[in-house]
Amino acid sequence: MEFADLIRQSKLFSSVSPDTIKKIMGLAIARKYSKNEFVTHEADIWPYLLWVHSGQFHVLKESSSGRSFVIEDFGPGEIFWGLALFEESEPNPASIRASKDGEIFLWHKTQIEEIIADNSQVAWGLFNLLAKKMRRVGAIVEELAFQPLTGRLANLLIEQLDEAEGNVIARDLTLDDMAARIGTTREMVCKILYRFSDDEIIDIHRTELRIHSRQKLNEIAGKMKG
Amino acid sequence: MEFADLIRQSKLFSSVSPDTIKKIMGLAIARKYSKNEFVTHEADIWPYLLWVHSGQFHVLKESSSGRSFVIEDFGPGEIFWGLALFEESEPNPASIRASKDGEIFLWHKTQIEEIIADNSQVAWGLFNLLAKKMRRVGAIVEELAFQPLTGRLANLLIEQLDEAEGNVIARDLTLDDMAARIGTTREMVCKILYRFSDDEIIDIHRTELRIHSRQKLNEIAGKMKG
DNA sequence: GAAAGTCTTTACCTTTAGGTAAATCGATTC
DNA sequence: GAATCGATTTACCTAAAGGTAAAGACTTTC
Repeated sequence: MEFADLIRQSKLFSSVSPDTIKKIMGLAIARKYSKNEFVTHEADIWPYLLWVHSGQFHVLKESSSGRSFVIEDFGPGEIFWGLALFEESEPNPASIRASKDGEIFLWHKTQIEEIIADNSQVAWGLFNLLAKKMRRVGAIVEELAFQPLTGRLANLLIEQLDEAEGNVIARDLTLDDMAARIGTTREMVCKILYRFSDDEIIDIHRTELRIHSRQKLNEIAGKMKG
Repeated sequence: MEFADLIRQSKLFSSVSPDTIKKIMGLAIARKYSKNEFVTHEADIWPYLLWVHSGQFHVLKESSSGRSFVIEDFGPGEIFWGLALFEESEPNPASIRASKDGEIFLWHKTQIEEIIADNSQVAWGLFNLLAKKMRRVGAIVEELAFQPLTGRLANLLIEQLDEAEGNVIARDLTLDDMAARIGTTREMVCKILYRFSDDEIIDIHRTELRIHSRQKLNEIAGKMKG
């Protein structure tokens, strides 16, 4: 069974006995989501552990004035959770939304707390995942607190470049998507991209962005010691 | 022994057996810090659990251009930790600094991981603390991403007011301190405070701030649904 | 292939935030 | 009480970010 293999391979459950794996699998709740459908909303109390089978999901905050801020992305094989898994009756600090059609498996707090308590390696795995999230969110705070918009956009382009091949970024994010990742509006993203283009740092095409000088992007992103 | 009582009373260790408490206490490393001294720096690998005996401490980020951003404050009886407690060889996402003279007790990862693994209630207590930090940092992201400076300052005043009695905030934070909590400069804080004063929301005195309209502060802080 | 819808781009203007520098004020030191 | 130091305040200027509106480009639908 494919799902069992994947769960067994996942870092979190790798130390768990086959019997327990079977038990865990039996308890999983499968859910399908279409693009832009919400898995859970910011104010919900949502004590679940989540494993992504397919698709792509966003963790995001939404402002009352309609802006959104994407904190992170996760996809197949990755694990996520509601903070209510660890606290009684506390609402989510952010929403989770499908950014592509996909399927996930869920476990409710009551179904897994015993497994976590009995398998200290699973607990340590969770500590590790929580620590990674903390690190991620800490990096976001640092960017928002210290970096001007131009630097944050440069950073985003560098990240995208690292995931791509060569010096070309496919434009699979809309300006709105980019804006939601750096905390601004599509218009600002557009203006700054063209400023980069004027400075011959990038070339803007309909379907891709070609990076001429990663070096200059790094400088703008303030990666240089100063 | 005073320390033992306090540890026993702390939420995290309340479920642990007296013998184990004794063992934990024996392993504690005591450290004294003077005001503004650093407990650990942002780039350190610091796998410790920390319990505050006295004084006050800040968690903060520093920018290369010399600005700082205070993420949170903690004091006597509170517990903190380095993320390296849960991850191998990862540097701190922030520094810890004494904001008043004080004393703390430390445990190194190697001294307590066994205790955590053997006492699932301790593990759940730590999950709970981690979740609370996550919530706190999430709230900061939300402020930085969506709220203009004026709203962030209004928020800070409201928080201070909640900790104070009556409608008066003692000025024990300098403008620099306030600036570091909302991610700006002392000059901006000063200007905005006087804007609030012009709008008759607050009265500025040398030693205190008197709040005339918490209601208006709430509106500025965007606490109204909109 | 026309129409509607979404995404991108640009122009123009306003507001917000920041930088610099100097004046002021109060507390501490000598 | 003069000198010094740190913190606060203000004036003046610049830069960054945002809002609105409209035009243009491309896709999808019918």
